[in-house]
Amino acid sequence: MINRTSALVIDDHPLSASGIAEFLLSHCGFAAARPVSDVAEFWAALDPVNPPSLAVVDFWLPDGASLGLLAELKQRCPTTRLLAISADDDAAVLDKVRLAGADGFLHKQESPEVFGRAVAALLQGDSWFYGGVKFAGREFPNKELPVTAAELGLTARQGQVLAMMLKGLPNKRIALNLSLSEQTVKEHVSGILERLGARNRIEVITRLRGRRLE
Amino acid sequence: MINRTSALVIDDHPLSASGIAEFLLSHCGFAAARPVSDVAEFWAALDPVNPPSLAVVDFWLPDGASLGLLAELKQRCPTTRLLAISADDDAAVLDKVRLAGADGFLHKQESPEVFGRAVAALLQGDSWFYGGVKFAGREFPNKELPVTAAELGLTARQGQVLAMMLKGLPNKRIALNLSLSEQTVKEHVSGILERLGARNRIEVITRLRGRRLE
DNA sequence: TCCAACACCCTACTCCGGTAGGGTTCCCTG
DNA sequence: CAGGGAACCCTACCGGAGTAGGGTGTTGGA
Repeated sequence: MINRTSALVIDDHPLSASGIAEFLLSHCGFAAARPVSDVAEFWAALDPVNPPSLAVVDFWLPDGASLGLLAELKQRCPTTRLLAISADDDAAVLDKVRLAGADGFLHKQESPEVFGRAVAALLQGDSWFYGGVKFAGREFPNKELPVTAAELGLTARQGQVLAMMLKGLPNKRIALNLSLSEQTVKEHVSGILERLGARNRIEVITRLRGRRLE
Repeated sequence: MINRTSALVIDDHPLSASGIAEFLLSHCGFAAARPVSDVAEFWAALDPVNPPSLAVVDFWLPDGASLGLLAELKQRCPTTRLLAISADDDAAVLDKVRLAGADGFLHKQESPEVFGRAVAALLQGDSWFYGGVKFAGREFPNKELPVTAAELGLTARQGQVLAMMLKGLPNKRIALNLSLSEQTVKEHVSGILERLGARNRIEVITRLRGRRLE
């Protein structure tokens, strides 16, 4: 016999977990919603005889534990619906959680209304993933830290070249894109390297990893 | 006259925001805590005549609005204490929010106890940042998506080489690190490129951006 | 007016990245 | 035992990356 009205919420941000649990209680008709913030606590809170009807799992648990947790939970409690959530905007996350056995996935920044609809869908036996077009067409905010050319002490032109360098374009294509000679691009690249104290473009790319230009 | 017991919480994850607001009410002695999820709503909720004693600001607001918000809020309500929070683990975030005028910064995955202490410190006029050693010594979970060599169809050796490639090391240093000839490293690099369908190491680096090996 | 900074172009050179085509050893599996 | 694959090494070669050292034209400030 399945307990249709209990839920487990795991998120390493305790406040986030309790916020979600609170929402399940107040807006989704759950009789019980237990927030936990680490994997050990999760398994301790899980009653295999009377499994929860829903588990909400944050993707970004320490050590990437979420995928293993999803897979194991799917085996141990096949009747429990699994909703993965993430603050992230990488499409690869969606594939990963789906493969790991999640029944649904959504972003934390979704409105409570969407969250509620996803939960309802899962409880009805449906799955909830962003479909192909919908997912591709969705505009995800770019979470890379923005940096301006001026901030790096670069000229505007050098900034344009740097942006293409960071995309991995070779000098020849940068030259074509900017309608320059390859040699002029090299000049700008040399200027950038000197300014940033890097030995080659690869150092620039690895050093500015996680940053976005302009 | 400052209202010492009201707070504003802005986070683009509504459930997260209300979770934090709830916590401020139940555990930090606040009489009012308003959760909002976008910038417009934030300014609408702000009463300049009777400013809140605390504002909790998520760093990852859409369009990087948080820094501007912090700076403007600091000007408009200099008595309001500003606590920036982030799910991120980049040290650059800390510098940015401090420069923007935040009085404190902490990670969302902190326990409620730490969160409460930070709030108390801010209300007393102290600031709350991870200090130099404490910050450097702190172990931040790496949030890059882990990928195994096997997952990419690579041999163990190729995996080791790839890991160093992603750090930006040239072939010569990879050879030294692994006690190999530079030529053997090139063999492995060629194998990796073929396997991943890349033309050169730069394509590999840019393509695997945001991933971590093993 | 002169000079500095920027953007643009050139030739010529060195060094590193990557490929091609040879080879040896070890280990595992049919 | 034969075969294949992985790891290791070599020489030789090509092309891109980056430097050195020349040059032109424009702009804007001392």
